[in-house]
Amino acid sequence: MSTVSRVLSGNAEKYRISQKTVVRVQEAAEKFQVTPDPIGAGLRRGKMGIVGLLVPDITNSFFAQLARAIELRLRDSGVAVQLCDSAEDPETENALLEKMLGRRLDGLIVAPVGNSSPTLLKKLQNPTMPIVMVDRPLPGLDSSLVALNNLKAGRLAAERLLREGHCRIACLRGDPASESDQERLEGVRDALKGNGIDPEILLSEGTGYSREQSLEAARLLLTSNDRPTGIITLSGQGILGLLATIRELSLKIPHDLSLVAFDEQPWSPLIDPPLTTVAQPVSDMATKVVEILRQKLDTELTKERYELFDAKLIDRSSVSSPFAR
Amino acid sequence: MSTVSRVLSGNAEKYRISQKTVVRVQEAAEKFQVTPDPIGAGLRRGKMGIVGLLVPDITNSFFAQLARAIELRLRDSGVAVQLCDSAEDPETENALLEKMLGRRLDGLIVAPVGNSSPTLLKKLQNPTMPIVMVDRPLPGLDSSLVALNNLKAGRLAAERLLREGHCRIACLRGDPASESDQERLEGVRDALKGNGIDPEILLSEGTGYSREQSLEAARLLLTSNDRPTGIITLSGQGILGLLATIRELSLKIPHDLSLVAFDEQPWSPLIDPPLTTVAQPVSDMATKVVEILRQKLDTELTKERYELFDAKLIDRSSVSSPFAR
DNA sequence: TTCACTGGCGCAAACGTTTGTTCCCCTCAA
DNA sequence: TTGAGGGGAACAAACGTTTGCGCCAGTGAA
Repeated sequence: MSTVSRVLSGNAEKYRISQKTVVRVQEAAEKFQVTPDPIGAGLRRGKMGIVGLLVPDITNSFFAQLARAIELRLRDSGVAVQLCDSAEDPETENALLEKMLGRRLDGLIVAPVGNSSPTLLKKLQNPTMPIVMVDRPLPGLDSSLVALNNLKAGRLAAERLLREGHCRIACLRGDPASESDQERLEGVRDALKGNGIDPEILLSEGTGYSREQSLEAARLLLTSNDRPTGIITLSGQGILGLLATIRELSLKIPHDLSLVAFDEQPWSPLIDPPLTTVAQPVSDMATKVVEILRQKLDTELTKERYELFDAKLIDRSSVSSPFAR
Repeated sequence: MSTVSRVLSGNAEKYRISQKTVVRVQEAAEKFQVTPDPIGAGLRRGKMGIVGLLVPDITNSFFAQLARAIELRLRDSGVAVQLCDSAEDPETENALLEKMLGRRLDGLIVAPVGNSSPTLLKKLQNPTMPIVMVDRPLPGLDSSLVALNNLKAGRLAAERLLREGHCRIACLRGDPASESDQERLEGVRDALKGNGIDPEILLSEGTGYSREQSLEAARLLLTSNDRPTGIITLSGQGILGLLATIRELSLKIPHDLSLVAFDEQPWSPLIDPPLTTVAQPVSDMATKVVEILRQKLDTELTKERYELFDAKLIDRSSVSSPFAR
């Protein structure tokens, strides 16, 4: 019945339902445990109040925090979050996105894997729903983006090392195809140049996000002839493989090697020595993502927005002067 | 059109649609980019192919892994996962569950917070959808459960310490109201008794899951007059506060103190010294959860199933003999 | 030639909500 | 007393799918 709908969906006074009827309906609903069926409403409205969240790895502390914050904020708008994990795999990401686009979601929040498949780009080109990218952009795609100012962040990390006098600085990369990886690297190069150091001496070793891959890359880096005096891990997961390798080779941090790690982790202060990290303002970023998405959800057309956040250096004890040895 | 529906939903041969028509429909669908609307289908079927996943903290590596594995497996059945994070808060959990029950989901996977509110119990008593509990049971609720054999796991941890000759063993608890916490503690007690040690000397300090709370509890434990020689952290997050406190007090592990930590983490081997941990078979547990849920989804009635998994001790270097000092 | 059978397809109802429109009745004014 | 006006509630269509049922045509047998 229409009156029931108007009462139960809270539009009682908008349609000027009498107080008496409102009470009567509410009592009846209470009595028979009747709650409005969101699927019916969804059909009518054309949307179910669900946004998709596609992350490359929910196991990665950064994305977990992001997911948590996003879900929390979206919840307030009565919007639910459908989680998908692409496992850092472009194929999976592709398939997942296909599914999500078909599911008539209200919107999509996508943190793409490093080297997304080109077909992904095509799919997102003319989206049927609002999309916000997080963490990494998709090169060539004009869609709203919330990310770290990776260039600045790269500089920040490098400058910490440069300040101590390091000049053989290496980067442990995540995925070289990843846009954010490249930008962070560019930032490091900038900083080197700015200090009059030839950025060419910068070693960098590509790796994937898997443990094995980062182990392999770390080993290459640490056993090279002129081992770097300082390493920056450009991706959150890289530090795992690096630390394992450091332990394997019995290197002393920061005596033998200084470390700056991207992404603050709950355990960063508990490593020996406590890690100097580059932290992302995850919570603020989540807030911004939701803000943009809500804007897109409300008003039909908004021009795309690009929001870059500044990283923060958390200075602990994994960096020292290279001359001390 | 009905024929279109039959073709597009893959029931072509079931309804004996001619090959010619099938091709024709598919081509047209391809041409106009027509995809079936899941909301309409959902309305008809009464379900949207979404199961809710309620975890206390997606930031906790265990739940992140669980979520990832569950989503992956459910995906194969064409079922999506709606994520909710109760932030270890009974009130939030309660509200969230209310919402999820109203959302006409296909099913619910719930990892309850330690001390769930009693009203939660009532709500789950006569569920309108299949429910599977994970990780922790809800005392008094007769619902399928996938969890660790916490009693055995507690024994396992304690026995590792007992083997080295420890007899002043303390436990850093998560939430004392949590069923799993209690069982693990009981397991530790069992092991002590089995070795002829008065379980009363077992110190245990309650704490919450927050960083501050576990710090506080750890401090109490470590500054007591007769400091324990071995500590077991009963909850995954506890080790964070404990390690911070250990560092603060400049205690040497395992010389001054032996450690067994519940829940293997990616960084467990990277701590100094590498942590001896009790690992849960997360992947197997996720598989079982999905298996049970699918059974419930398919056949109308199944009696509740209770599946307990055995923990595995990962022996590293945070445990040594207490006599060495 | 006609009847029966069946393969193949469309009709129409139903799922539960939302919302524009209609309709009824009461009140107030002329 | 009658007409106009308006407040309050019900009617009905639409969202897109699924599916039982009916219908039509074509084929084979009598």
